[in-house]
Amino acid sequence: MNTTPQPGEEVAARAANSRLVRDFGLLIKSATRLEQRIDGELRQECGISHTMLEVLIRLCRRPGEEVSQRHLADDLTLTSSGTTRLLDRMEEAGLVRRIPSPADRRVTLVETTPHGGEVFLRAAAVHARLVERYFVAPLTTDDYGRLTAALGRIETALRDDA
Amino acid sequence: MNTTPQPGEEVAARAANSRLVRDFGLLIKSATRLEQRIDGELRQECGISHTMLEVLIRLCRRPGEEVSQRHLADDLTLTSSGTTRLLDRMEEAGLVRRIPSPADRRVTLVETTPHGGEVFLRAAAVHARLVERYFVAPLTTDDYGRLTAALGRIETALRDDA
DNA sequence: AGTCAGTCATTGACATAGCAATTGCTGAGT
DNA sequence: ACTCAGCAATTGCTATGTCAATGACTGACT
Repeated sequence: MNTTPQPGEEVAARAANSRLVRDFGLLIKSATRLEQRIDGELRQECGISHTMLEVLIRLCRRPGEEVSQRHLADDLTLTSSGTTRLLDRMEEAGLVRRIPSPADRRVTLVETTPHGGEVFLRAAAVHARLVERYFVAPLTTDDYGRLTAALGRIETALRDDA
Repeated sequence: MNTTPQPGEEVAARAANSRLVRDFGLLIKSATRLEQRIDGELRQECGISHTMLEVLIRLCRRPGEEVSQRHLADDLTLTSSGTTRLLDRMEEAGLVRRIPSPADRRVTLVETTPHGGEVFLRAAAVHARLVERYFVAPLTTDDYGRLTAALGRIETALRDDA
């Protein structure tokens, strides 16, 4: 309880109150809360995590296309070890299957099981409902377009830099 | 490798290719990547996580104000157990101190140590530089304002509902 | 053909956070 | 004054993901 702040602390207080810092915090927080809400709902109603649904989305997007673990890892922004363990859980739950690639014996391809397909159908419906409710409904069409455009530009800046 | 998709899979493929789903994914992904970039940089240059910086920001925002663990938990969207352990680590690192509240013996107040204050100053500078670079620079002033307005509306929808 | 730098997947050790149960304490209703 | 519903913080157990090291394999360069 320092009732007479030191000089350094005033600088700190200014930085802490900066508009940019709070706006950035809002972005992170909104995304996190949306994520948590959707994850919780999916677990409750469909028994899978949001990450798992993302995997199923990739696998079902273009049926018949080969998808490797590496491909999934890049797409989900996970490390390859994280992907390994995620798929371990999904395989154990009977949602996906691992198939050694015939073309390259290092790579493992992933495909959905029939059960995975069923779960995906239900989960995709739940997901769509939630996205509609918390992501689309609160925004005007204009806001919506500009929001995604702005996010796209942030993504580009990140990618260009790395 | 199913080269002749079943009927259900076509429905799934449509859902997976939905515009909304992908736009939503972009929001989550942008936020996550920004978060990871900032977290990594802070760890490297200042030895603290982004979450820890968020704690320090709360503690330094209005010096002299009492901040309880519960208050921090709500603010950071953490559970109280998560907050306990986060503060364990921060206390061990000498960044903060726990003080039993004189007014209510259930609550524990948290304040920064001098060392915590120093780290905060450096970390806040790094943070500001990164926020500027990846969050502000890629956007026009207009985009920036609309982005935060849109996010605010999403936050409101989430809060009203819960 | 033989080497070897680079890639994919896996594993072990660890970090972070959630949930449920527990303890200590408070304040409101009787 | 007494009880009791409820809150703050902590702890054990679990879930999820990272990093570093490893093994298996590939493809390009001598």
